[in-house]
Amino acid sequence: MSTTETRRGRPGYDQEKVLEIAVAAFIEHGYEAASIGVLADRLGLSKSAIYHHFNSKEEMLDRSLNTALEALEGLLVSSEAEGGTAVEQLERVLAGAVRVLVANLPHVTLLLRVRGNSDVERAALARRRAFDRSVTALFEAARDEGAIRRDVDARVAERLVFGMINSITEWYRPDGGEDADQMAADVLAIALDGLRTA
Amino acid sequence: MSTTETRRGRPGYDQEKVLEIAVAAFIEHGYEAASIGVLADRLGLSKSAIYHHFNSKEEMLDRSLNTALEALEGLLVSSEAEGGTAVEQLERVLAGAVRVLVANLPHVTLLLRVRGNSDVERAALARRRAFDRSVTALFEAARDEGAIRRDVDARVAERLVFGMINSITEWYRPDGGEDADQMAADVLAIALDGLRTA
DNA sequence: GTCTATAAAGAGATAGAC
DNA sequence: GTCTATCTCTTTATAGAC
Repeated sequence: MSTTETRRGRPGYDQEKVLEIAVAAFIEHGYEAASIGVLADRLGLSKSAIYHHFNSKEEMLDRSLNTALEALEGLLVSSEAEGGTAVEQLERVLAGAVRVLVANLPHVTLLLRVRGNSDVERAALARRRAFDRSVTALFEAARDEGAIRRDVDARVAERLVFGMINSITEWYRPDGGEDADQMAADVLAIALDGLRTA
Repeated sequence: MSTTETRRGRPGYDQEKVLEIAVAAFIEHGYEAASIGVLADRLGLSKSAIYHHFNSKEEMLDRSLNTALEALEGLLVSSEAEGGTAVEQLERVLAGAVRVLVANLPHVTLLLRVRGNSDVERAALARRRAFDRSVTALFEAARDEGAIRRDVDARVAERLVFGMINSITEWYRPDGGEDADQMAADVLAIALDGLRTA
């Protein structure tokens, strides 16, 4: 250490911490609007220092989207392994999706904002569509069991229910009053039984 | 003033048509990512020609967001004027929001993607929050009437139900099978009565 | 209403020092 | 792991001709 050192030690970031701060900036400003310069300011680094941790801005995005997608895809695998009726599996996937969303809030938030502007984004969208198709199949199976109503198309139901779940990223903050289990219970209450009193 | 029936030569856009194409590009690429150059390509114009119609890219955004917000705010006024119980007003507002969303799909889609990156965006967000607060008050009033369940917080219910409604912008296409009234019925069916069969 | 040309700023990314 | 300096490309926006 230098004897004339008046500033604190340099941050000494690792890749994970850089990604965390970058993703927060992507969410706050939008991926495009969050320039490398903005990331550098937030990290208290020069722009070029960021390129020590990632080869490109897009690599950060790719890493984040993969994290979210792996968590979501894992839900389908584990819920199928647990077995039960289709509606039971569906309930587990919906509640699980809420918990995955809360546990990986920044990555899932970023995933939900991707519009297919690049190969990385398009690949993520394709994986997300595959996930949605699998969940739609669960809605169809639950309908064929007679467990859920037939007058709402399964694809529409899946989109509306996941629209409800995904919208949690718009306002949920970890420090707030509601926890993930309460949120999951609320989602299942509305989606399956509705808000109306008997 | 009349639009000629057969336009020859250069496009000869008016402001409305420029805005329509610009908003479509904002949605497809994201507002930041959709550069004036991209808009010019889509319009078949030079970049500078766009500045004949709008003073800035942000003015286009402002115009679009205002259109969406006026339509939504109008819902509250007309539903209150019609009277009835709180739950009846709430049903009208929810169904109306679906119809407003479908009727103004591009503008509402853009509104829902705004994150507060500029004064224009922050002003739009403030108006949107005021709308949400008014709808939350309707949820509370319907709960106090005993019409909807008490075990889901009114703010959470409002956010989840509007999350469901707003998510329609993610996939609804005017040429598809579902029309606005069917969508509104599906939303009310799920939000109020739930998907589970009795 | 649209053009070409260009200004001025900011973007992503790289080189090489320490 | 971070720096300064710099490259090249793209961005929003303007000037002035037609």
